[in-house]
Amino acid sequence: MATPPRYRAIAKALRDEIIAGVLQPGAKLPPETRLVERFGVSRDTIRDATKVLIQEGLVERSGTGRGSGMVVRDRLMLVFHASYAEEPGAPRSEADSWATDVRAQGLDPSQDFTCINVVLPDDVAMRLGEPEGAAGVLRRCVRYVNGHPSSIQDTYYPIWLADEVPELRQPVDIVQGTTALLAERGHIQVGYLDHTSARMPSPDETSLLRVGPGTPVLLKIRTGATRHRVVRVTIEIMVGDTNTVEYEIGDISAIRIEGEPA
Amino acid sequence: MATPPRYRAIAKALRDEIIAGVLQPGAKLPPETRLVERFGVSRDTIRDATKVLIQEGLVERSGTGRGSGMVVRDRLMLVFHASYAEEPGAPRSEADSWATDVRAQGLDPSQDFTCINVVLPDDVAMRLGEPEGAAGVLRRCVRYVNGHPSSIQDTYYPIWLADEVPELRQPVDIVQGTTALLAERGHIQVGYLDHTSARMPSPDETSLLRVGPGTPVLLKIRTGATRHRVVRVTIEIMVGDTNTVEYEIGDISAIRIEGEPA
DNA sequence: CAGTGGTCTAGACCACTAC
DNA sequence: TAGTGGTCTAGACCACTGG
Repeated sequence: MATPPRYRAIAKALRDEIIAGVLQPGAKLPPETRLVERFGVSRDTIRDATKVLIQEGLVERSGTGRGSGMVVRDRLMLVFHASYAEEPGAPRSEADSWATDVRAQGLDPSQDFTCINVVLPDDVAMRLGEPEGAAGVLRRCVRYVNGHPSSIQDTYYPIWLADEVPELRQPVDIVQGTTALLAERGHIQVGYLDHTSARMPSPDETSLLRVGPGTPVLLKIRTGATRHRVVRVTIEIMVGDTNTVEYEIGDISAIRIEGEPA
Repeated sequence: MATPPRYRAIAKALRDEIIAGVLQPGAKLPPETRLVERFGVSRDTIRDATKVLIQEGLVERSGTGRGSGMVVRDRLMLVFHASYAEEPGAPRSEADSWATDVRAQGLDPSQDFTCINVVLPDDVAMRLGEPEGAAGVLRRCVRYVNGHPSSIQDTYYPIWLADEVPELRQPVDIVQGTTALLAERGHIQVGYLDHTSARMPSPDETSLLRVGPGTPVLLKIRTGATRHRVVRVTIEIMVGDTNTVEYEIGDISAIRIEGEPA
């Protein structure tokens, strides 16, 4: 067993205190100067150690100036129900479904809509079956939980669909939901293909979602199709460690659904 | 616009080169000493800048000693089909399904099985409907792609099921698949509940999956039930930015399935 | 051996903000 | 104004490994 570098040993000591509950979620870590005394190393070494914990998502820096410090993170998990949010004939829009999910978990949802004309990104164009460089409409919905950004949802529609259903260009929530609106106009989505992955946020996403280092994003790309063709692609970017996507497959009547996953 | 700190400006300059394609995936970044000259800052500042890129998952340190360096990451995405991998009556086991998926993407799959008796983790016990502290059996499958660890799959069975189906304790692949085996013994799984989220890896996971900083893990927790009760919980931990989980919902016959998601 | 990154120090100056 | 973290420096020594 090689002796680990001091900063790793210090990170481990602090991590163990957090895991053991000596430092509870929300608790403040001692200031850097105190840790310098305690471990007998330079401040930079302490900072290297705390960076490890921040990168692991265990700790975050809170505030600035006097009274600021490092606190143990307290992560609340939000469950999003992916498999029935948009069932054809669902009694509510996807946005309503989300808001209902959030309220059911005792939190306060809100959202902002914007809408612009865009050139479709290549991967989106591919999924939509449109040529590269084709135009389209992007509806962006930024969702907040308790006033804090929680996810970005970008839905791309092909230009022919936006021409046919001009309401898609309105930068407001569509009351009955876009899925229901499209269904009314004869474009009934009957199938979805979802792709989920995770990565670190880009600088843009970092500022939009206001996440710090050590927080990955969870990506969900949904391709929605009618019986005849693909009509939209939705790219949802969530704060990865506070959002859970749930899928139900088959008959789950024997499974007690819990409010506390992951 | 406040002027950003130098290390961020340098990170941006290098990031822009990567995005613009000046530095292609697989290309080596200049050594730190060269970057010190180029940007006219101290080595620590260069290191702060490169740490940002590493944390973003754009760059990784490769090797050690002479000839080592920092290279632009080349991420290949692996698609895992979650919604039909275990369909009742599927012609192949889940492990085979995975291996087939990997081979179909031109890569070389392999896996290791281990099996131990455990005390069920609290969250697993809850999902299984067992009391806290109950015993169970853990089957762990570590999966490799081209010899590199790609995912850890931990499946927990309640003790009563392992007693009834003792093959579950064998630390080898079960030819027909555990799902098929259980079905043969009268425990036909008819429903699954999946929870997906992302977080940074723990130190254990970092060494098991051999991932560096800047790589999140993608978590998929599957609860499987027969018509009458929950029979297993599978926690799958994947390298987040090289794995995609795919779900098919409804009729997707109009969607051209691509081999290139995310 | 020469060049790479890995770790560590001791000090400096800054911006911010609760007290 | 005092205490917090944020940035930056100039130098040091180390382990590792390709040539």
